[in-house]
Amino acid sequence: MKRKKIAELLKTTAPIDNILLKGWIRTKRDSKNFSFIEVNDGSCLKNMQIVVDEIISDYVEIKKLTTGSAVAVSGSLVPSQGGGQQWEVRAAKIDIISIAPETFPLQKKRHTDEYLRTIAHLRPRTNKYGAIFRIRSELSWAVHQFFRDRGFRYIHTPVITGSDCEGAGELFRVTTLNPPMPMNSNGKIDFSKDFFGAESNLTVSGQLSAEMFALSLGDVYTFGPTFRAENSNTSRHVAEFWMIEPEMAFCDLAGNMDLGEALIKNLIRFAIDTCADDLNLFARFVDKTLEKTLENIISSDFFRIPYKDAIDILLGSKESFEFNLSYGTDLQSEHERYLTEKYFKKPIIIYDYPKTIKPFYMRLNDDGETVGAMDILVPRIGELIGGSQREERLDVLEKRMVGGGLSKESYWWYLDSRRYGTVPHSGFGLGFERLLMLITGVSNIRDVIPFPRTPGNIDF
RNA sequence: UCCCCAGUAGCUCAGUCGGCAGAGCAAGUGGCUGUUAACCACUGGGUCCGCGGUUCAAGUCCGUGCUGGGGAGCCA
Repeated sequence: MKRKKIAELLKTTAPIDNILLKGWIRTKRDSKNFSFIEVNDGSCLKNMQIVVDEIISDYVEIKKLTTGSAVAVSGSLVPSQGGGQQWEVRAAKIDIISIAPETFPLQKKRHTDEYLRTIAHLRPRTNKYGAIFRIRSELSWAVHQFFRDRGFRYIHTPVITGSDCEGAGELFRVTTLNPPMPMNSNGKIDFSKDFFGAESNLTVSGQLSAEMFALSLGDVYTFGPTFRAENSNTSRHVAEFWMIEPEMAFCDLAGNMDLGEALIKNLIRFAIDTCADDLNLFARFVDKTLEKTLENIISSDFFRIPYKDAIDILLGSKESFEFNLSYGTDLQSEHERYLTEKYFKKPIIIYDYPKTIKPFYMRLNDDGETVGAMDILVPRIGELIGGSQREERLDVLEKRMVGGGLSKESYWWYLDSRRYGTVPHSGFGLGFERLLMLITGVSNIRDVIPFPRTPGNIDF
């Protein structure tokens, strides 16, 4: 008999004889002559209630089953006589696949997220984490669907990159050298002896590679792991995370904003439509305002405001901020929160930042002072998207690089794209985990990624 | 990396002024004919985070280290 998944069985409209299901026991309630066993197989949030009568063979053994044990149940799917569920399985036979000893750390009660993080290998067996990772899977698929529907090509940019990246944070070095390290005459490590013959690192962004493909295939995107060796200890940072980076040829900053806003709204809509059961768990137990928050985001136009005007609002507000700000400084968390949570009460897009606080590749505006950058900020999370129109003019780009202390030689291939058939183009990066936090209301990024990597923590 | 808070049973926590180590849940045993985090009864369960100090006496006070959480910076 072919195994059926619980998600499939629960969709039925009529009883079914002779079904087989397999899963893990979440809880068991015994009476004298029969037992109720709740089985979950991971296919959906809901358990299947199994009714086991004492006349079944091996009932003595079945009574010993514990939370966490694995079973194969054959029987018939019938309307439930109890109130909590529509269907239940009347067991004809239960095969015990394995028994979890009483040391099984998950109990049939609520655990804290902090405790579950210490057993990250078992937490997907809980309702909440099962739901998170089903939603994560569905949304990953929706990302590809969104871009494919719009004619974007999916590019696999390298995970290992050459040394001189765009200076976005600390890098994880990739090496096959072992101590004692070979040294050159300057007393530095001699990377010419290393695997690639040069210093190499894990990528902090696929952007520069993606630009090359945007200037070939038109509209492209990457969606892959990204690594930052920053010693960040916050609920919004991990050392390994997944980033979505579209890059579009013949696209200006306004088009870039349009795509970012559409992507966020589309993915939220998708989650609401496709993951209703799982999402409902978060609306009930994690964030009571979740439904309203998500509806507000998809129904409102993101407010677009130049950096200068945002500063004016902050300077003119009666709010007392811990950090002073002025034209030319970057916004602090408290400023972002004030704007999105108190002033506008919806997502905003801040654009045209001073060139002094943004990287070399962002396009210089006609005022000579600002660049065509745009950040999409959302309530509670802060920066969800950071992007820009890219500098397509070779001479301007070279000047910006030199000004930023970067060597033109190591970016020869990047500059080539501006030498041969250069065109205006734009793109952005969206932190996938931060999007998941927004959609589920989960407040710690470590709880929306299977095995989080943070400073001092590489378990699992 | 900086600031703040916490660490007591398997889990979540209480522990008063420094004076016998506690509860709920879980687990184990028994009971119960439709349960819903089932229920009822009984039983077992402790390196009070580690190290050092003060004291007749430290879970409690002091110092220090470790771990976790919240916030900040950096950013997605």
